[in-house]
Amino acid sequence: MDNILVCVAWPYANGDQHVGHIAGAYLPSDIFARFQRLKGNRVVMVSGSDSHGTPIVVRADKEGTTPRAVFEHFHERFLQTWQTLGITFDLYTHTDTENHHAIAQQMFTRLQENGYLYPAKQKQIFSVKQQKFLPDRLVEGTCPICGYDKARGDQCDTCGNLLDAIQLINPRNRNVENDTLEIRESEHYFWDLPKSSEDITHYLSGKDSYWRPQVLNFARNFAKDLNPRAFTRDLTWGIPIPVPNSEGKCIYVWWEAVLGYLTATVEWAKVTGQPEAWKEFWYAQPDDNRVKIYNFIGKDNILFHTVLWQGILFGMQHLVGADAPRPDDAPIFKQPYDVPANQYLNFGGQKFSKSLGVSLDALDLAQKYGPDAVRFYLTKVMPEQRDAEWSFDGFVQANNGELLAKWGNLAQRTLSQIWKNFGGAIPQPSELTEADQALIASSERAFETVGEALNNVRLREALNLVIELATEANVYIDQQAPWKMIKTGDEGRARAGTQLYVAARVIDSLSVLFSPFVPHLCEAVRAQLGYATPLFGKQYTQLEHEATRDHLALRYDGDGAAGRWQPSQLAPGQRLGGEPKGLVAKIEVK
RNA sequence: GGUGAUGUAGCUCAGUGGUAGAGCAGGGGACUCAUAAGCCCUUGGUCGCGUGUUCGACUCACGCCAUCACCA
Repeated sequence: MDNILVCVAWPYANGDQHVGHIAGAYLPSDIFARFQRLKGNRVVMVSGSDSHGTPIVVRADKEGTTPRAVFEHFHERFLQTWQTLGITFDLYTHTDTENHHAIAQQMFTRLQENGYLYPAKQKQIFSVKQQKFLPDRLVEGTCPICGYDKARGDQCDTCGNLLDAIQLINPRNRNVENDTLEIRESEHYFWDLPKSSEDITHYLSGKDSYWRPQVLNFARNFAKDLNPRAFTRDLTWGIPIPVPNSEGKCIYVWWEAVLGYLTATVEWAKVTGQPEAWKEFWYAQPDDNRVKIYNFIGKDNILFHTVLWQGILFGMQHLVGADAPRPDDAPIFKQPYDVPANQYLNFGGQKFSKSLGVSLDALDLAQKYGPDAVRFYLTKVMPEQRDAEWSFDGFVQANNGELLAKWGNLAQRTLSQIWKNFGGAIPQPSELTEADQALIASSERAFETVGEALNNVRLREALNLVIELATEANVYIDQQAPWKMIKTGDEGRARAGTQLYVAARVIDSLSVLFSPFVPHLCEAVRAQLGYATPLFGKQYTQLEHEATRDHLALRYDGDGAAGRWQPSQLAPGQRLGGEPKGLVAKIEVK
């Protein structure tokens, strides 16, 4: 049994999840995690809502509420989205927990102790009216490059150049009229990233055989020339640095957000009653290939997850007071094994119209058309190699023409013949013909080929291989035509029974092969086949208690999950779960 | 401006230094167990543009254009 830690990008709790987010990180990680569970591995999949940062404060100000209220609203929406779509996090938490705050402050302390942080003065825009330093994006002024007079402090929308707010000509406060802005010096901590240069380069050197080339090339090029980076910010909503007399200084949101992979694993260990279990992942020996950490992200996050996060882990070495399993002079934290970053799912050409039932909101779509319709199409167009395009027509086509026609209909046509002609029990086969054996052999081989693709995080390819098997099964049934055979006397009836047994056995296998992609449908097929136990466990939300505040988390209970990544062992005589019914809803377009 | 990627049939995508592939859509057919789903046959492409290397390039090199992301 391997230990697989599936880390998923932390969504910013400032808006709902659209299909692009789902196809980018959440669905691929869930497919992968479900597959690894079926393989019998110990899987922990973690993530949470990123609750800090300026945009949430801005939104709270605008809505006359608190940052906490804003992020908690979206956090709950996210929880609902994951549950509806069946994204099975072992723990989905957020960054406003005591656990996360405490470990983030430890991160600061550890980096400081190990000589990776140093203080330095930085010039910043200060608001006299608000008596605080302003984030770059809240400053507006004339672009020094193109002269556009409404450039933001972080970037000019007209010429596209990135800016520093102090470069702006005639800077203004975007939120406060007639404010007086001054350039003042603020002391901040900077991260000596170049110090980890060698470690990072060495880390990236062994990845050629399995990292996606676009990810590896990008990371290597950036790692060639590393610069120090700001580690703190003047923020009102964030995690204060553990330094006396430093009010208003917080850890730069990015660094504590990536730390969430570690803090969520620690929280998972705590809430599952095994507080030391996180060490079995994060303190595993570097050469222990039975422990693997994966980071599922979108392409905009590649830098942070292939270079910078590694730098933090190298710099921290281990947590404060945590008994380190190796000498202090060696890097201790286990580094990510793979970072299968996806490109973007775009929807530029799609007309957005609610009256036509066209939505890009993942929760909305899943509620309207069912989670598996969304999961199936998003896997078909998953942007693994390049940007892909969402299209509503494509979505309908995939559901009606493939999920329903090739997989749902395969189960339906087979099981209903068994129901009507064989008393609702899997028929006893007689001698298997060459065609029978060939199809069964294909279905058994699929566990190898599909499994290899899934293990290498080539999910589209994996799904296409499964669909190929379903097509092969449909061809088999058409060629064998059991509905004809059964009309040709006792021998014919026996032969038809064998054909339907073979088909049912392959459907049984397909219900496992398809299950990482469309789990809800596959559970339903298995119920029709007469199985009493589910493939997967259950999701539930739970209020987790800490000393000063509670937080709502999503959990996963794998007890009772009976799914195994192995070919069908369907027993003749097994009774079906009832009269077969169509399991995939057809999407009717007016 | 720099870096990394992407650009192949109407759509979604495979692919290889040697006469262009699949699925879907479109067209035709045989069947009828099945949510008119499934099966068989079939029409579609000067492989972004240009130059070079080569006996031969969609595949290699260089340049350009377009799109995306990141960094300055």
